[in-house]
Amino acid sequence: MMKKRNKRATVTDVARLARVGASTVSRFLRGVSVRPKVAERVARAVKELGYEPDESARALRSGRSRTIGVILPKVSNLFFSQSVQLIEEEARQRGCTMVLLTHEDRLGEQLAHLATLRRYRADGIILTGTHGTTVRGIRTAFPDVPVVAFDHFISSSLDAVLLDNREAARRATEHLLGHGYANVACVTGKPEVYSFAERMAGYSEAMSAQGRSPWLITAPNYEQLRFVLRDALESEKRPAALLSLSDFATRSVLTLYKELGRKAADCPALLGFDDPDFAALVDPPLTVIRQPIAEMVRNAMMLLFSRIDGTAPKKARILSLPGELVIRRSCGCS
Amino acid sequence: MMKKRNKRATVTDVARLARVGASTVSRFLRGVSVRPKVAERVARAVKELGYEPDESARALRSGRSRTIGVILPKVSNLFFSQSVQLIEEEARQRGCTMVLLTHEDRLGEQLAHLATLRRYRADGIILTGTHGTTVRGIRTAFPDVPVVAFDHFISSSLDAVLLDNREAARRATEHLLGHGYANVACVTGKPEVYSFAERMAGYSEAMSAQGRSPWLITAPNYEQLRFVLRDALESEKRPAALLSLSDFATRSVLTLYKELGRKAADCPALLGFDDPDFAALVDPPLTVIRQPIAEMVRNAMMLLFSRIDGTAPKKARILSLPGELVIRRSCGCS
DNA sequence: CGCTAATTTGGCATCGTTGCCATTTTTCTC
DNA sequence: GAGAAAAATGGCAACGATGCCAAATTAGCG
Repeated sequence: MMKKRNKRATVTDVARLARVGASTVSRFLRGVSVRPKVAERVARAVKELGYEPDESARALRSGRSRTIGVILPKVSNLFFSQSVQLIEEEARQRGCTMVLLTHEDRLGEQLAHLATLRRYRADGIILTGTHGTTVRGIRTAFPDVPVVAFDHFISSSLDAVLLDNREAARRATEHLLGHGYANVACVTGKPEVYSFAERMAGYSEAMSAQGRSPWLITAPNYEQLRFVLRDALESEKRPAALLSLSDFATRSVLTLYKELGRKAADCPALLGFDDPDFAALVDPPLTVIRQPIAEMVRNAMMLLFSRIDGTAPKKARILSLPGELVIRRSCGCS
Repeated sequence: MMKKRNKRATVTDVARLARVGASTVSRFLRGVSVRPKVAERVARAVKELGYEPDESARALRSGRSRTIGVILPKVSNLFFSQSVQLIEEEARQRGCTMVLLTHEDRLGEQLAHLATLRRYRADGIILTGTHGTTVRGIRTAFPDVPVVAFDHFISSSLDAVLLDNREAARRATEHLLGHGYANVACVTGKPEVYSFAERMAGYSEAMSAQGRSPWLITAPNYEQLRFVLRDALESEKRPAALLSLSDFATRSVLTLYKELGRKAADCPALLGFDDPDFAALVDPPLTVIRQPIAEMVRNAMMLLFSRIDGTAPKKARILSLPGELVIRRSCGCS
């Protein structure tokens, strides 16, 4: 009987050619004990037929899809794109492929993505920048699927890896105050995002600790932020230094500096979160709090896969990693 | 008989509850003609049971996985990350999820990724920055799966969307020459990458057309590029202007400018490809060739899905889109 | 060498969905 | 309203791999 052309080989084909049972082929492929002689025959048959297992069938039968889902607001942002890159590499190393879903902070998409991953039977999920209220009930929606929150805190019953935002902001603020600036304002994006809220808290704490009152420059969107910011910079008692809580905010500030056309020396000192491309290239080079992305990803994947393997303790683990203060010159140093 | 707890509902469950056949449920879910009355019953049953189809089973049975694969060198680069973002959105809009695989220009990974996507029965593939020799034979490896090359040319028998690199480089070079610079050098990364080769060609053409001889500053890796570049900038007859062929090269140049500590005016004029974050923020702001990413992605997805639908002509279509010259000040303008 | 224990092996059913086909129901036409 | 054409429906098998179990093989040991 001829082998059909253009048709993919199946375990059965391999089994027939190797003169063994289909389940033996399956075991061989999964690395379960097979006698050397048989193994060799199967290996040869696999090669000869160019056999490749069908992941859909595997997933259907075994319940494991060898897929992990990553849900995040967007990838066009250095922090996220670097994270994604590392997550993908690590997932691959562990024999999984990565499905990427972005939601641009839209609530509806976030829920839809969770449903999608459920349909695909994802083995695990990395969740980033999701709306707290959306996924608070994630454990009921996903009773069995491991979930790790990344750069983000959802609930104390969920594994999470994040920057110690509060402490980092506190340290950054102290660093600025250490330069003796009269007043240090804080520029932030959406205050409802968990990380930003924490950073704001850290900033406020550091200010209060020195008897200063916090000055938050914030706005619900980009356009308005520019206005508010411009006002602040042009006011009489304008801040002597700025702490920017996101690379996005930092870019707004720098753009504004350009627009104002002031000499660098005339602009408030600046310290920002994240270490974007432009940080070292602008003038003066930017002092920043850098997130330990690689370490964060490594830890997140470790948490995730230990749950997938079932080797994780019941209790949720929450890892908070310290940020690194990268001193350049925009803060006033050197 | 009780519904088992913690067990996902299947079409059969839905069918039973709605008092219809399983295939009717299936048809309803796929939007195939179903009588309104029945449709309503099924819809209610679906909602009541919280039914969600199992994509593995679907893929196994139908041969379509509702998944597209994206293979690219890396995502931590604005051009790629923006592309990925747009691809993901569009894929989602068309009912597919995106599997992302990165290869860091490594040959072995590229082949492995193709195999992976074959195992997952991806419905289509977007291929970027792959090694030409690797995938030249892709049509034999993937006789049935639609593939679109993005930002990249593989063979004339494969759909592709890319920047008109040669023309863009020519125009950029002419723009610089128009400023009257004595000599314009070209800084590039790996010359074996297709886009870079094309850009180099465009640059050389424009130079030759004016009777100048091209000056290529290139090196196999980052470290060496810095050396070569430094030599060039410190030499007697150093270039009056630089054309940089990638944002990576541009960053190297700018970093070097910083290191040299020269006044901006003392550095060669600069025109770079891609429009990275820092372009507008550095001093002077960077004149660049911006790639029409959104349009490129839209076209690539159109090509891809027209093949998936089978509505595409046999002949491969190769789309070459014009770059946009974004004039700021680093080129010497205004 | 014979007997038991340990390890491999093959057969069969099954995961959840959809394609196909025969049957039933509806719609249309005169 | 009867008959024919069209549309909707239900049953069954199949996609390809794996879990389970019983049967067969091998190894171990006196």
